[in-house]
Amino acid sequence: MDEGDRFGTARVGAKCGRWNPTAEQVKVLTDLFRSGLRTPSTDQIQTISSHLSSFGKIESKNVFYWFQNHKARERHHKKRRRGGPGPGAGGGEDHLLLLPDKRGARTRSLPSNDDSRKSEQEVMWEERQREIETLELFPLKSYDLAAEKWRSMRNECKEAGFLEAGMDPPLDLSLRFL
Amino acid sequence: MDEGDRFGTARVGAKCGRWNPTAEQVKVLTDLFRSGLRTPSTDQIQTISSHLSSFGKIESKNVFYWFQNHKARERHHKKRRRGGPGPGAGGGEDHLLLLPDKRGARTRSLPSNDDSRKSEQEVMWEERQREIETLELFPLKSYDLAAEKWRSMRNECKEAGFLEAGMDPPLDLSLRFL
DNA sequence: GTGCTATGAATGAAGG
DNA sequence: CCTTCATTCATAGCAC
Repeated sequence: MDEGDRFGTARVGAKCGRWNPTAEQVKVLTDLFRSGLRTPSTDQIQTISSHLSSFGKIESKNVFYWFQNHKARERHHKKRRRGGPGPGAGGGEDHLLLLPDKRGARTRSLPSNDDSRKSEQEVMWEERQREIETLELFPLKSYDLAAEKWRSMRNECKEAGFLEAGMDPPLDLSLRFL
Repeated sequence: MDEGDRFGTARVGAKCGRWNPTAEQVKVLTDLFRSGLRTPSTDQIQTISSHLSSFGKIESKNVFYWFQNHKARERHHKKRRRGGPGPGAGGGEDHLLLLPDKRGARTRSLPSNDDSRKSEQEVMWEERQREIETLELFPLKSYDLAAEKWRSMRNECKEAGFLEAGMDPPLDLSLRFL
């Protein structure tokens, strides 16, 4: 049951426990990211996950984490544009900037990666992509009352010094058991 | 090689700035959560925080955020579970995480379970934990008050449908102080 | 075998 | 409450 060899992506060590995205999955995700999609909503995550499942095992949370991480690292790397890790001395080999598929590039040469023609799923996906990109996000989050109630509670915490204060004034009540 | 974070209470990594709950703290909080506590009141937070301070450094806001995050994530995990239809790759076992504490019980797969980070202090806590768990979580003076509040709180939870049957194991800490 | 890098996963903290 | 950011842990993969 080699479910992962269909793409030559090598889910070599993808035993269980950690999602190992295939090259196709990474490509699509990266493409979406470059298209401007940074924080997909739950609905979008579902759609993306469903489509990517055609390329291999994947869960919604994987998509969620991928975007979270990618966005965070991208920003972090941009901020790190100077200084660097230091060991760059000698080798002119610097890491990557922007958002090249780090994983794909690192995966050797990908012997079978050179699909001149995209898979059917992939083509289908691109179409979907358009829709997703075009899709507008509707907050329509009107918790109204719930928010109000929460506000008051939160306010209590603030007044009590739980938040913002940094340190809670009423430290310990000598209630130590034992 | 910072083997010597002999601070005891906090585990590695918790340099500063961010609260790093100990295994015992997480245990208590998790138990409280499982017992039905969802959104503790201000005084509840204070009490819990005070008691948990015996295990290490902690602030009220930490407790506050912990419950908020835990609840939200619990919900999201359930929501996100519909990612992959389950390729049933060989075993077809889904790694559902629900509430996997990363701190103590993190040793899920750990081939060698090589817990070099486990200090002697931690072992001591585990023993203490027993006693503490047996004790009630609230001060004796608050018997009636805490009980009343908790009861009403639990009732709200039930109405909200959070105490869904089959979801939370039968654990009732409220009986500890009743 | 050891070390580093990239990255998936988790969670504390905060904003709205 | 819901969403998002920031920091950290743990692991896969490759280089030395």
